[in-house]
Amino acid sequence: MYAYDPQVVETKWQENWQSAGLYDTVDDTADDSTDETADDAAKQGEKPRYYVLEMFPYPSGDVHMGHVRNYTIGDVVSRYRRMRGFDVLHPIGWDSFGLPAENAAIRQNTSPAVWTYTNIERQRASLKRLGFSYDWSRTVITSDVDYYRWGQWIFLRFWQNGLVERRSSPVNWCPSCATVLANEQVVGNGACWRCGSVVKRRELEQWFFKITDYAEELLKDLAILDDWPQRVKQMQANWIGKSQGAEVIFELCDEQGEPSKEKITVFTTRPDTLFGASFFLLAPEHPLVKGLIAGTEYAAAVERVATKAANATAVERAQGEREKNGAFTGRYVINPVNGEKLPIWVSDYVLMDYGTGAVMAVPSGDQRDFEFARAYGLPIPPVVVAADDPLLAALSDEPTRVQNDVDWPAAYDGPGIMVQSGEFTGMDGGKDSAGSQAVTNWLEQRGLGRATVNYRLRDWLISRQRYWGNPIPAIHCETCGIVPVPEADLPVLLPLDVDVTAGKSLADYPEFYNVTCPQCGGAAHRETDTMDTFTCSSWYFLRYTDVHNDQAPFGVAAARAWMPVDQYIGGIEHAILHLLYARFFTKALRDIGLFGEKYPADHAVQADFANGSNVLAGFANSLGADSNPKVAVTSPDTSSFDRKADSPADPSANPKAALLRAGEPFARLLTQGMVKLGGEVMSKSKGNVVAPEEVIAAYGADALRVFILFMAPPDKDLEWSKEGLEGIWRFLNRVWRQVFTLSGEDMDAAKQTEGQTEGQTKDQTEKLVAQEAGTQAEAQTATATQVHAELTRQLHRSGLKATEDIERFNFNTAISAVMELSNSAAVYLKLPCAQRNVNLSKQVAETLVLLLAPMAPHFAEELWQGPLDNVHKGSVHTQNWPRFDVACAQANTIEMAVQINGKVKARITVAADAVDDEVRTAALIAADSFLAGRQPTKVIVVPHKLVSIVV
RNA sequence: GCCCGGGUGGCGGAAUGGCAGACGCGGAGGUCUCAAAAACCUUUGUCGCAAGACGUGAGGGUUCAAAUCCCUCCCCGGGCACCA
Repeated sequence: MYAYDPQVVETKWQENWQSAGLYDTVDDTADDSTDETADDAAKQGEKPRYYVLEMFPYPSGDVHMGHVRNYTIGDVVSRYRRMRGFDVLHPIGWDSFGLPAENAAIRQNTSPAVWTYTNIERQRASLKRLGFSYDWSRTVITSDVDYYRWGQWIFLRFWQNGLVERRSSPVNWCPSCATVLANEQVVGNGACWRCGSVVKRRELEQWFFKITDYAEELLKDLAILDDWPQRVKQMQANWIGKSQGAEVIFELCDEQGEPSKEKITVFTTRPDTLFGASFFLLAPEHPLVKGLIAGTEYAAAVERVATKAANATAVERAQGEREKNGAFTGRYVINPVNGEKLPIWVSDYVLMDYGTGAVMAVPSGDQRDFEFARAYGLPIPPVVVAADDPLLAALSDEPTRVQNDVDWPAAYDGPGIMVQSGEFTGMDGGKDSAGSQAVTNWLEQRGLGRATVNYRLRDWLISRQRYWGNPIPAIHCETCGIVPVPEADLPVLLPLDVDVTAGKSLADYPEFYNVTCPQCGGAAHRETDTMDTFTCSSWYFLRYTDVHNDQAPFGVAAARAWMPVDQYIGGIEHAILHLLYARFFTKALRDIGLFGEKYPADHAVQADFANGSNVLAGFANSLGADSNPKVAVTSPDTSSFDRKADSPADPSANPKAALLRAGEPFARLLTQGMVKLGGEVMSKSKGNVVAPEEVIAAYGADALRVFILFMAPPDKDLEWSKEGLEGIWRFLNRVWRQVFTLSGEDMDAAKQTEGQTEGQTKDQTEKLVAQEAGTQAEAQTATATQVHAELTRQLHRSGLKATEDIERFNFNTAISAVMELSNSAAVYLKLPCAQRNVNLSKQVAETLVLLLAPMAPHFAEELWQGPLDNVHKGSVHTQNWPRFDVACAQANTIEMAVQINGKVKARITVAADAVDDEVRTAALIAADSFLAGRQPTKVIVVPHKLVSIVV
């Protein structure tokens, strides 16, 4: 036997696997365009496919423990699936555009490209050193032209299909990153997700992806993601924030109540409270405000409120007392249900970017309106009263409307009875109540409103005022407005020599900036904004299926063969950001037709894609004809592009195909927990980082991998423990020695063990043979037989448990099952050599190695091809996963607990196949002394577990 | 405020309603050794000399049986939040 030296073993097999191309994906997708299930594939004698993917890294420096954890989990799944007979796609790449590269380049006086690609090479080496089974021929690097050109292509297709808008709106601006941010990238109380600076609101013209068109589908399809964590689905649902309610149209009027034909629509979730409206509110930024107050005595006060709101940061608006500032505009609207005249106020608690920026205020039913009414002395008429509220009886006798003289401490927004509500009085009120429905119907019949739905989800702001990103393929022409870059002119190359250290930007590079308009041929300039890096990561999983395609982002056959990803693994921090964007992209790409005819047919996409860039040219013309191209760059007709269509749910179809048809990219999602030290997330700034390289140098990659899998379930946070790592190191070394001994490769050691432990064996197994009579020699033989039987059972028990646990991603308990087998083997190895069974020894050794192969790949390979002498069978990683037998895992006799009134009082040993009656009899005999003559009223036998006696 | 998770020995963590604490770490004692390391063996929830009693955040409930299901709370973590 030679000692376990991970450095030698690991480098040796890494080189071997690489040169053998062990992990290259079997590429048989070219002529395959049908949906298939594992069963179909099996029938055709082909292997079923399995696509396992981990969120690709940002090349921000060295590989850290979070990466190690993420990629180890993926690697176990990948290797296990291969051994289960799947063709596995397991790729890796880099999400390599983005701001950190620019900041680092400035700091280190280099270029973002150099910094990025240097880091990629470093990380690539680290990932290889960890022995991950990636198909390195399928690497995707998002800053490579071969990749980002297709990002531009997709951008144009989105544009063509009405999913791109350029418009002016209030946006989030990070002063430190000097760029705008998407809503999803503002975290906590208005902080930039990257640098943590306080984000400012600014009115800017920017590029958006119309993710809101998919709000309903993104929400609804969460229901079919059975294998996503509830938490992630909940977070997405919260973020999308659907509210059911009604739009109500209010008409402006003068002081005498004369209508003026001008209308303002509000959104409400409580149409049942319409009779309780006592004033009307506009957001300070509302476009109507200026007109309403122009030249009036109210203008100054209103403008003060507006200025104060505009200057407040998101943090200020979210924190503090939430004091509500407001001012009367001097104007009124008419309440459509009762003709009442309501004063229009402006207040900062009304948000311009939710609903319509206008609100009907019902102070008795809404706490915010209530506080505002109190502060400004406005009426608070009751409208929905709780059934047990004494006010209800009082109001029913009241002939005229009650106002402020009802002194409530707070608004009431629960279910109740409608009062003072004309023909609706007495109906059930509350959210989604009959009263709500009735009022909505009433409004609809008269054209005064309609049932509608509102979402909190905002359109995705994708433009960034930064250099290191995918250039937005658009051209600004003074005559034609904003024109798409013709498809034939793609890619728009990002110049690599922009000197960010000198503060230069794309606008400073004439060869990039100055172009001729593709439409009129006149002088024009390129858009200098680049796309949010999240656009790059929104479809990379599709590119992996067909990395080398130079005709399209990916082929239909490849996508349909592999997608959706069977198992996606990554951090919870992307629960909303990346995971929502990727779902949106996949749905949009489906509707655009990139998954083939069958898919868009379900979703009624009518766009003509036969002529590629011609369509785009025509589209560009239509843009040029627009009188105000800077605002309306959106396709005029999106009605044919029906994204609200139901996801077709054919229950007979295989789930994978159904998910792809629904435009869902990830069938199963695992969000792994964080790696912590001292209860804190490892981070350079906290100085509590354990570098993977150092651990590998001391213990090897396999020990690190097994440790990380063993210390916690994958979805929970993991506390780093030097002692725990050493425990795993001991475990691997023990298995190493055991395999050598078991395989007969180490006769010296075997003899040594024999000589050394003969005495101990006797002690150790005395318990097992307590009931056996006879001479010492006989006892030892009997013990040996029992040890063999126990080891055999443990082998099957461990095998079954490990298999089940890997399937369920309980890697920690899978490893403990292997430890139990090793513990049993240790007992067995105490038997003198002559009392061991060669076949059993070999079987146990091979099982230990095969079960550990996905987790400790190099370790397993060395033992497989070394002491186990299985070179002729090829790599351990191409072996079939061993089969185990439930019957073999079971002992002939089992011990059962006997409970009396719920307490365990005795134990019985019965045959494993004993029928209930036999067990019952045995239990009653064993319990006799505890029963003390009492008669059992009930005896419950739980087979193989216990007997419960009730007296 | 609303919505999700979670709370089990000294620690990480196990337990389709069926013997709580698998497995590992740590601790204690031992074997081997001149000694140490490594390895191996025994032991290790709490209280108790013991018999035994108690024990999964707290309190109730359902059940022959509850860490697990139900109700009322407490604490920790996370998401959303002046969203009409």
